[in-house]
Amino acid sequence: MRIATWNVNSLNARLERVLEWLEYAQPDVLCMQETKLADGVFPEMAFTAAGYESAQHGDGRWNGVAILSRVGVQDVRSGFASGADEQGSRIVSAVCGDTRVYSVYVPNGRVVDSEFYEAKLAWLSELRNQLETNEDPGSPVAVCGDFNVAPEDRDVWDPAKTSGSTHVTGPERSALGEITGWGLSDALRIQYEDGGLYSWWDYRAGCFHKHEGMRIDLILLSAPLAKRFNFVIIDRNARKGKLPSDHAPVLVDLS
DNA sequence: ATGGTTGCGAAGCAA
Repeated sequence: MRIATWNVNSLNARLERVLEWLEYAQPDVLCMQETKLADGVFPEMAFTAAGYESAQHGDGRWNGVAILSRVGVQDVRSGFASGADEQGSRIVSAVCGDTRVYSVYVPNGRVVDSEFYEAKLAWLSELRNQLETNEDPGSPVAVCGDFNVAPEDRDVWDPAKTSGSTHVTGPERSALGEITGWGLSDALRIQYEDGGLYSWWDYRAGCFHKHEGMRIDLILLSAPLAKRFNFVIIDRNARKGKLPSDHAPVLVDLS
């Protein structure tokens, strides 16, 4: 089974690229973030025609998350089970095949110590709570998405330049550590120790071509899934060419 | 060079 995640930065703007990517990457499940679509206008039929069922949670202008699956979509849950304010369509999950799959879009945080930064930390804490109270780390669980946190310095192009700004601070990394500490493995780190493997590059100033990026899009696997690990890729080709998202898809292949 | 780009939606905000 192949599970992928991709912040598409508007599904309206990216639909053709997503359909093209499904065709050549052949994921069984694709988690998307920043669809920026309300529930009523999600292009469900385009994905049905490509062989995928969908679950989607969106308000329209901002955020929005979705899951596409060709191995079934059951028991869709939008938002946090606790009913906590999730600040706008940032989490959806469904059972795809034998796996509970989450698509998450963690708040950006904007500026350290701002109310947005505090909200980001609170959201990450709520995600940990969601897993603790609703899932079992001994069963197949995949938490996929744009975490807006680079787990370590090797996940950042220039730790000195970015030090002290959002995505790399201690509290953000600790909050992410609480989530993986529940019982999840960062899929990319099962296979690669390398630095310089990024999933997001700013549109501006030619950052992609200068390899100035961060690895903030993660696939986190519970132990039963990690045991089935075959390989992981970050598809940089999807960040090239005509009208790319500023994020590349991450894909993990499991037995 | 204190910059740069994209998306949404129709000016400015968010990323």
